[in-house]
Amino acid sequence: MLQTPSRLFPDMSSRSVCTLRAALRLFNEKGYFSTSVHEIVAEAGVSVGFAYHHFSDKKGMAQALFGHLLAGMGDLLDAIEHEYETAQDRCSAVIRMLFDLTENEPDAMGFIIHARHREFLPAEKSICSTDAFVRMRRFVAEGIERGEIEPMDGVVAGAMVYGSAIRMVCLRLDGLVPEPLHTYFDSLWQRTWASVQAGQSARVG
Amino acid sequence: MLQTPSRLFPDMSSRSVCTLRAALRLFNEKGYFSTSVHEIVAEAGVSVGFAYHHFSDKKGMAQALFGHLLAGMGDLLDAIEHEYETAQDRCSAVIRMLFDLTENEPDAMGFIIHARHREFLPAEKSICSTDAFVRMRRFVAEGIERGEIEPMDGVVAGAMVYGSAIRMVCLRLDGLVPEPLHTYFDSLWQRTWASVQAGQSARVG
DNA sequence: GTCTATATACTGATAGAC
DNA sequence: GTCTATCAGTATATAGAC
Repeated sequence: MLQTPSRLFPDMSSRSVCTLRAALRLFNEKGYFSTSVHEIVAEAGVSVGFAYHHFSDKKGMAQALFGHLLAGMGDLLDAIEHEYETAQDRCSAVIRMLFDLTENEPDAMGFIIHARHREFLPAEKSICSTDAFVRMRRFVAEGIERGEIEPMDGVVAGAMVYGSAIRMVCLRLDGLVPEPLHTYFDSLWQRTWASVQAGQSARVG
Repeated sequence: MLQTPSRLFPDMSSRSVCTLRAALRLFNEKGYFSTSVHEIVAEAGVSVGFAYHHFSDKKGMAQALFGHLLAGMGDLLDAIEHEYETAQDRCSAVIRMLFDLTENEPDAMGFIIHARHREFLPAEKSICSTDAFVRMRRFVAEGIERGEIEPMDGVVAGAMVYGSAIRMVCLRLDGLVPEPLHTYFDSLWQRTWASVQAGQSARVG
């Protein structure tokens, strides 16, 4: 029950939020199926009855968590869309946001990025089809429309812009990256943007 | 029991190989925990007794599968290392190999790429620490040493070279990429290589 | 609304015949 | 070596008291 508030879980006085956060930590540490509801309620400091009164079932907890985290990402994307105009600024802000989240809320990032939700939330769409990820790709598509980014297939453009950053996130979550991600941001983003920017293509043979 | 042979499972006359392949398909479709051994043996056309005689337990099946697939990737990397000399050729061959595997053995690729092995194989190292992935990154590191690739942090270099390709693989496995991956290879690799190649950096502002 | 104690269902693993 | 039938452990979900 002793949990500190954070950007994604500001209201830690609510016991259902505590329950969700306990579930998040345990899901990330041991996985959804290896975590029993008894462990979740023990870590959250609530009773089984409380949990089942507030959530339909264990799957319902995962669903609530999934929705909560994606809504949080949606808010962050709103802020980015509002603050920046160009694809270059927006995409780089998205990557900084992902890096920031990875450092400050690794459990949340882990749950979003590599939980195989289809295993326990078969009804849910794949994470990549999610509103948040679609919006991230739209930033890229708009960059192509406006001539900021070289014309190319949308799928390739999305992978070029976000692929290496997402790779860094995964490696960092797996403990294979020694320094905080922002250490690598400049080097990564400069090369990434140069590789898609209109009029800069260094065509080779 | 009616399964066709493939590059990774050439000997489909062996019933243990059939069992592994049935497990692979089901693990990929529904996840490790949502798949019971009864389902596996039913799909493979063998009995429970057979399975437990040949594998220590359910976890043992997953371990055998993991080892089998990684050994297969190791062989493919051997071939690449033997056939090509430069980092450029080797890395591009690796990506073509990943694309090829994704198209021809999507279950195997899915199991390798996004199964959270730590959930059911806690002893196993994370997929990214695996020999195969370490060798992939070594191709990049050697490219830096030889001056083929611009000097930069090894982690960044690895993410730049393989990140967008792995992203395409994930999106393709999730059904979000309409065409076979080789369709996108040229466009992707040309930009990717240009973004790390020594002496080609289009430094911006 | 919240709790404890309980039941039901399932699944991984084994025992023992052949 | 291979099979079938069975066991034992566990975890989700509920029932009913407060």
